[in-house]
Amino acid sequence: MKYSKQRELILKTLQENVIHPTADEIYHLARKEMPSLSLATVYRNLNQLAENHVIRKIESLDGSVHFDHNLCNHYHFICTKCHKVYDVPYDVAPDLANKVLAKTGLWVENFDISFKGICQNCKKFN
Amino acid sequence: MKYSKQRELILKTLQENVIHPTADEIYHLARKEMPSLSLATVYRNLNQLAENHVIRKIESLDGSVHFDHNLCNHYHFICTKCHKVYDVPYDVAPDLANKVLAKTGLWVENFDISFKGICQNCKKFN
DNA sequence: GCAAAAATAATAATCATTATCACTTTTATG
DNA sequence: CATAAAAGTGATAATGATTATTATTTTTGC
Repeated sequence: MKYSKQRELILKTLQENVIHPTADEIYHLARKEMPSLSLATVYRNLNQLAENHVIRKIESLDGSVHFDHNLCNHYHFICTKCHKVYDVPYDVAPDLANKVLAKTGLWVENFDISFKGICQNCKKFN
Repeated sequence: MKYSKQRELILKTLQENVIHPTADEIYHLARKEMPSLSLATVYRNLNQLAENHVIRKIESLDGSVHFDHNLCNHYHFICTKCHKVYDVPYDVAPDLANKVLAKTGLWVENFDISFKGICQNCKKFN
C-alpha cells in the first residue's frame, strides 16, 4: 500500500468516530475536510484497510455494512431504532472459538457477533 | 396472512433444505415445481414469514442473506470457501443475552452470531 | 528527475432487493 | 352458492449500495 492523503483522512475519520460509521457516513464526514474526495475512493480504501486488518468490517443485522477501527476482540449491539452500533466487551463470552471447535470440530477463524435490541437512549423516548 | 400455494411451496422448499438457502436459491428450487413463480413473490413471502417468526433471516458475513427454518436458539458457522451455512448448537454459549444485560445494561431482543472459517468438507480438498 | 506502480475522481455498470400495478385468489358473510 | 373486500401474484420498473472502468494524477525507488 502506497501512502495517500485520502486514505489517511478516511482512517482518521473512522478513528475519530465512536459510532461505527458506514461507508457513506465516512464519505460525507471526510468530504468536509476534502471536498474533492470520491465515494469510490472511500469504498476502495475501507475495503483495502479491512483486508489488511487495519480496520474491521461489520455486517449488521439489517444488511447494512459498518466499519470499526477497534481490532480487539469484542462484540456489537445494534439498536433496531436508531441503528447505532455499540461495543460489547469480549468478556461476555470469551473463548467462543474454542468452544465451537470442541462441540463441532469446526475451526473458527473469525466471528461476527451482534446483538439486537433497543438502546438505552432510544428507550427514553418511547 | 391468507393462504397461498406459493407461500406453502416456498416454506416447504426452505424446510426441505438443510443448506440455509438464499432467496434466489429458493426461487430456482421452487420454480422446478411451479414454473410460473415470480422472484418478487419469493422475496415477499420470505420476508413475511420472517416477520411472523415462522422462519428466520440470517445475514452472512459476506453480506449475503440466507433463510433458516429452524427457530430454536442456535448459531451459525459460515464456510468462507463454499459459503455453506452450518448450525452450531446453542449450548456453546447459552444465556448470552443475560450476560450482555449484566455487563452493559442493554436489553437483547435478538442476536445474530456467526462464526467464520473453512468447513471440514472444504478442508479435505485443500 | 523519472519511469513504473499504485491511487484518484468521475461515472457507468452490476446486483440484490423493493415498489408498483393490473389482475387473480382467498375467505368471510349473507 | 354468490360476491365483494382483502390479500396475494407475476411482471417489470425502480432503488440503492457497492464495484468496475478509465483517463489522469501521486507516490516512490533508483
